[in-house]
Amino acid sequence: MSKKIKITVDAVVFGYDQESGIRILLVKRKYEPFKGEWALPGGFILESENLEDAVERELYEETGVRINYLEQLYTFGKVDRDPRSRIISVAYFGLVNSNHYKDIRADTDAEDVDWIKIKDLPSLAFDHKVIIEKAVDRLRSKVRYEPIGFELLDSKFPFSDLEDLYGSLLDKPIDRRNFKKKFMSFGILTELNEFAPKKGAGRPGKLYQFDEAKYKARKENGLFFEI
Amino acid sequence: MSKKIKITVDAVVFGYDQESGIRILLVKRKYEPFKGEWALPGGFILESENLEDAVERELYEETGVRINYLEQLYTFGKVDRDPRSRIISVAYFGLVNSNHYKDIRADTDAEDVDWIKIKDLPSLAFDHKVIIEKAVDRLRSKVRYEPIGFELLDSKFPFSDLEDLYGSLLDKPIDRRNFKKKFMSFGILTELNEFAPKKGAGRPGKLYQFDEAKYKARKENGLFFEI
DNA sequence: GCAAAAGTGTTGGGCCTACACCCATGC
DNA sequence: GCATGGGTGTAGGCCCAACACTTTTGC
Repeated sequence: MSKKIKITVDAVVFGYDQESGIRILLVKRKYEPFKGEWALPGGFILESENLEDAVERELYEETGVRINYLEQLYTFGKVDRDPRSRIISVAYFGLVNSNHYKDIRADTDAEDVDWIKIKDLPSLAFDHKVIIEKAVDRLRSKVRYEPIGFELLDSKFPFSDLEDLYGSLLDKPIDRRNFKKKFMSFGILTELNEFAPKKGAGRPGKLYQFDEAKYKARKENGLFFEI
Repeated sequence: MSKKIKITVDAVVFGYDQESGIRILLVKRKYEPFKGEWALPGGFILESENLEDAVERELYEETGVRINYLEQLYTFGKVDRDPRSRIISVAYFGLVNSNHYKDIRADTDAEDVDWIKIKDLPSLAFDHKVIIEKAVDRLRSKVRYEPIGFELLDSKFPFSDLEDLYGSLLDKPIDRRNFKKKFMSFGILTELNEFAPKKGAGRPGKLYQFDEAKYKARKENGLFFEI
């Protein structure tokens, strides 16, 4: 029987900004095991709590972040993945607009909290490196067949932000004309009559907005989103 | 803390044959709760047992089936999914050649075991209906971008078996010429100089074999399998 | 010889890729 | 006026979908 087996949840939360690219929200552990090492936010689930609620609670407790997109990633259950005892972790994968959490501060349970570039990960507690690798794979593939990238951007964004995001996610240069043609052909973006705030030189870009209602409607009718 | 939370594994095992199409391996429960109802094979995991080992063990104990393809599907953890207590289930998704288990017999833990057509599912214990729906979705989409269908067929098969399988999985008629052209273009099938045993009228078909080594090699070189 | 299943090529259209110049703004 | 970033169209090739007749076998 599974009496002594415990369950945790862990969250791989992605953020994005132009300068740093894709980053992950990590906490520095305050307690043993792996005290002082970076780890994914997460923790034990309560007996009367759904898995998603546990993730959202732990995430908020440890980092102050409220997530806008969350999906289950994978369950990690190797016998020896935690030195304390048999602990199985249900990992989740989340997206937030990291501009809302620029100056993130450690809460009581963690020694430190920060956004860390995925190109630049430190060594991590437990099997969290493996979890992150899986999450990155998932993000990279999912973003190609579902329009989830918007969760990482402001709700109104210039088209170039989307280009940059996809370029950095897919890790290869994008043909701006083809990309725009294709993306617009899905008919899920609304072109606004507003312009991006000017930052330095260059022509200001028009702002766009993701229209989720339209996306859902087209999906019903067999739209294939694919980049 | 998660002291009182228990963990089970469940297996959605798919089989296939020409007459019945896609079927799932189910057991009729011998004990409460849901005594006498059909359910997925599965059960509690042992403290020193990896998740996959638990699935394989439970599956063998309850049905005598040894799986050849197994992957994790999803973890179901709604607070009230089990009337006994808080039980979280890690569901797996498996494929076997059901010809090897034509006359399957109930073992000690189950009242009955059988292959049930997915078009014809009875009511099921727990949230197993939801689990199966998720597994079916996964099978249908996965078979389009990874060559896993062979696990359901004999190791040597006439091309028409593959056609029929894909037709039944994707639930739409297949253009035989285009399908064959495309599939052969991946270069992962070996054409043998043997012919299928004759069953009734009709010209006997050549036998083919999946060449996993070739598949892996081509995958390294960026082969995109996609049907 | 007829019914059943296997084997086999070509063509047209649509989509994707490749590619370069002009425009609006800040300094 | 120059540097920076935004906006935009076309042509060629490739891939995919559509489509039907012949061959081999059992009865």
